Amino acid sequence: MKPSRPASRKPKRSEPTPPETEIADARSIDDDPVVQGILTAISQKRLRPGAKLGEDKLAAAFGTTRIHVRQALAHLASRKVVMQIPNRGAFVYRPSWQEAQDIFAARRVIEAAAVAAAIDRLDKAGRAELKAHMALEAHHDRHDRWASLSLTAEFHVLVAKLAGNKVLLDISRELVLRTSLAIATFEQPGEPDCSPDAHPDIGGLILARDKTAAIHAMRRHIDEMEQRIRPQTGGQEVDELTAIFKEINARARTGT
Amino acid sequence: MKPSRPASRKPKRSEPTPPETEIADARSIDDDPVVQGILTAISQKRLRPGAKLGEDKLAAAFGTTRIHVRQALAHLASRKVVMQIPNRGAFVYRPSWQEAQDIFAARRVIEAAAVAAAIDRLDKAGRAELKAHMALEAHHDRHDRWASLSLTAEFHVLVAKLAGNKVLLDISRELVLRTSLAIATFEQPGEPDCSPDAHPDIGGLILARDKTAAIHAMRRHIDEMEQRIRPQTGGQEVDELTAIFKEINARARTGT
DNA sequence: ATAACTTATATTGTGAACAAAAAATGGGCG
DNA sequence: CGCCCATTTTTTGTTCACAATATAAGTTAT
Repeated sequence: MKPSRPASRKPKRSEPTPPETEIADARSIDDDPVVQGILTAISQKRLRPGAKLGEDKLAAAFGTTRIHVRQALAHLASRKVVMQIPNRGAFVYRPSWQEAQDIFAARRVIEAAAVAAAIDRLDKAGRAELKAHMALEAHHDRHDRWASLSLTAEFHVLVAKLAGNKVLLDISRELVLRTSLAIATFEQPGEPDCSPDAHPDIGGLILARDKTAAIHAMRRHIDEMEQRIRPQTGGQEVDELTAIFKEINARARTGT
Repeated sequence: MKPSRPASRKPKRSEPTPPETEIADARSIDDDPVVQGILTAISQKRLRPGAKLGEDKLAAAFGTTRIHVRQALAHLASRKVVMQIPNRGAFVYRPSWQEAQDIFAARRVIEAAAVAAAIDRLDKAGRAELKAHMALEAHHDRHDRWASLSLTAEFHVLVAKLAGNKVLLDISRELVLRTSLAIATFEQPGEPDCSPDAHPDIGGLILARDKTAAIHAMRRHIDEMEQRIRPQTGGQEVDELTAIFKEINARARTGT
């Protein structure tokens, strides 16, 4: 008798849980078409902060069921991309002014480190990838506003990817997306997210392996993005005020 | 007739969606007792990586319904604290060796920045909070292993809180938790997560506002944590091998 | 005519039952 | 005696229907 199984310990079911069997499975929810659709719609600013995301409408739009949409919305809510209010529904997340500043500050820290790591481990493949993206950004159709927005966001993600740290890459992706929401919330309308000439500068400095200059350029670039937003822009102010008064009246009526 | 409403534009329902009404609502799912329970159980290492999280069992344990547990597990999965495998269930996340290293690298970057920011904006309240925590950690019952683990993790979260950036705070919280999973996966059993004397050092340097020394100490402290784990520990190796063979045979049978 | 109240409608949230897949058990064969 | 295969049981995933809540429209009184 081998000692492999202690034999008579439990009368039924040798073990309640077989703990280790996860070898190479696990499909992520990020691959979900609903999640991807909402994500790209937000990063391309087709969905503005505060927009309502009705479950039935999304289910019809994506040709899927409501429960599936629900899961996608819950996932996006846990990543602070949508905001769920009980019994009211899901809305595109609208960061506060303080939160917007925190996002930029976090990006300064993380992307500076990403630039440094990217320069340290820059190899032929990474160099080629970076050059390819810079060429794409230089020659793309500037009238296609949606493609522009995707490309400029992708640059920052690419730098994080070159840093070779999947954890930092995920964090950067999240922060880039939330930056898009912050800018959409507080921008004066019409301006692009990134100044058009900053990316070639930064990319060139990375290719030249000039670490201090590249880090400096990246920090400055994020500063420029941040300085483009203002605490409260006019048009939304009035709308919010009417909403506030509406809310106040409703609360006063019910005695809150 | 006032021009306040364009009158006859839609026969029913003036607008399909009232976009901006979120004033101060929105309850987060992080406050959910199931989420909190699993989180603290993991940070206290009562739940080891790879442990099965059955929906019925959790629902019975927390006295709630399966739907609720499902939502909580989905949220934890999107934070990479649990791993969901289709048709198999949810398990406590087990990071790969590479991912564990990435987590430590990310913490070096983020917590160094947190130390710097904490020193910059240190005020009387923050000083008191830090001293209070250090006193707690110095005098707590060292035989209560669960309290020890919670306290040592809380120190790093506290430093991030003193940095005054909610975004970085959330990221730090997540990384501290995932560090706990990484250590639990690759440690040789029995050792604590943090060396016991590092926190007083770092805290003292923060109180002294010695920025470069504090950052250096924090980086070194994280290095020490990282050096305590090893790529593959013995006991699990065999179990994983048997699981691998089992998996291979099963696949071969079905013709994959 | 405005404001508060009442009714109606749409949307979200939840519970139970059903279907599908995987794991475990037991039997049969080499 | 060990391995492979069919059956049973457990567990996950989904659908349906209903209940609860908030919003919008309609009504009445001041």
